[in-house]
Amino acid sequence: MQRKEFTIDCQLCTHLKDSLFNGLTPEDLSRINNHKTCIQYKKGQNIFYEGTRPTGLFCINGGKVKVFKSNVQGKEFILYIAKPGDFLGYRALLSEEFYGATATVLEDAKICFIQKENFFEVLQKNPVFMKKVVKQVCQQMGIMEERMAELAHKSVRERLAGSLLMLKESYGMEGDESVLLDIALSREDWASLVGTATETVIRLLSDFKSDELISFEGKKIRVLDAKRLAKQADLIVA
Amino acid sequence: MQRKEFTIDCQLCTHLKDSLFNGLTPEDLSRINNHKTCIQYKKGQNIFYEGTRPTGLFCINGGKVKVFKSNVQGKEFILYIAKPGDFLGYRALLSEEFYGATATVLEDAKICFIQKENFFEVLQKNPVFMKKVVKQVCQQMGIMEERMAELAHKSVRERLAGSLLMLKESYGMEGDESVLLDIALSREDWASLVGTATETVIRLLSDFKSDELISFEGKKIRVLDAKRLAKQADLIVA
DNA sequence: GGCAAAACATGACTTTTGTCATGAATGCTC
DNA sequence: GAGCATTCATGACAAAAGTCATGTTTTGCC
Repeated sequence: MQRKEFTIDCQLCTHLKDSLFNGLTPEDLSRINNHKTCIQYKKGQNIFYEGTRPTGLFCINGGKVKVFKSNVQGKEFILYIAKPGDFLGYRALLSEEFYGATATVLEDAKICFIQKENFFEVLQKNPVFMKKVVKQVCQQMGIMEERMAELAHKSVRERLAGSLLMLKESYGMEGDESVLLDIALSREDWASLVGTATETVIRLLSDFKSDELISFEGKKIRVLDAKRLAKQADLIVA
Repeated sequence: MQRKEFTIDCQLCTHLKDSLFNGLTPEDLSRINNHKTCIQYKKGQNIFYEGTRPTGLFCINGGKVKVFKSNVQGKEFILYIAKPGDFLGYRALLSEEFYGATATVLEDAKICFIQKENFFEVLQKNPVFMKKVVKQVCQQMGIMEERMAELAHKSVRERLAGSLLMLKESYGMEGDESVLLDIALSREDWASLVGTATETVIRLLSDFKSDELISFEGKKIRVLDAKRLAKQADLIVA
């Protein structure tokens, strides 16, 4: 598989405003810009592997990426789904550990790679950027704490409903009365995201469809009734 | 409940060497030291509450503390069990959010409180300290990712065995051939740690005891056979 | 030391979820 | 467009875990 490169100027990147690099001084940004490598990935390609040493930071310019851990049987658990503007691989970099997860492209992606030296240099000499990174990391941690508690306490049905609503926030394209989730996940990926078996996801999505909470649109899902879905996501509506 | 204060000099704190404050310049440490308040807590007292605004950082000098999230039915999920030398409440502080969890004393504790202004000042002017904090946070995140995957994929039996081994690392007192877990958790707390029902924990611990993997010593548990316990913690020993 | 309240324990039962088997639909490749 | 592989779907069943009820033991407290 040959690497297909592309070029883009960070200053002109559409996603700069959504990214942690937003607010960097022109010099810092151009340091990043001048030392990056940008590569196009096809669906199914891996960006990095669990257990390997990180050598830099990935910044997504286009496409979608899943970050997951696999157990011995090869069953995946999706930790994050990353989209343009997101950083990838910073946790292992900052903790100075090996990657704890694998990143695989869900939809053809354009991803920039920043050597860790350059990232660290900008981080070091730029306390404001550092502070933003720390804040982001800690927010992410809060999200993970919430998700852990849900894994511990909620039923699969509740979690699936919750995941639908979660993806609605990130990938929802508002229509009138309904929202199309602009991300094509296989049933298996849904199962990996929710932490359950594929068959269970299939059955529950059918349930939700029967109840007219969602509908299927090709490989994508349309959320028809977010309010009732939220009730499904919570406890037995106390 | 009246506050019972105590005094201690950070420089002389037994846990300094285990703590993130280790390596701080004498000036920075004395800034922390001179602005802290130290309070004694009894078992069962709360240190902070989910949903409230953090005003500083807690540093544990003695005792043990559980940090947990509660669901609507009041069921707890224990995120961390903190021990002397550990920081408490830094996540919410650094993410500038409300507390996402509640902290309750498990065993009578002595805890120092550092106003956030002082913590932030030391953090700001001390890049090395900042870097250590970031590293710690990201390591913690890695642990959480691992735990999430286990919640998603492992059975309760496996998770309970895993929790026993995990607490063995932090609270194990080596004997010959066996290790006493120097922490008294109720069955309910074990359930909150593993993410299951109290009855299930009771049954499984009995199983483990029957299988001579553990024994009960008052309110504490002795790990008799860590190796076989590790097999229980993993998949069906592939 | 005695009493009340927690904590621990156990049985019976239900529900949820996973697993396995099989088949239909869809997509991809030559 | 035929054929193969993958994904999606469904049924039947088993296993895991939760819930409820009840009883016992331990603990804390006056």
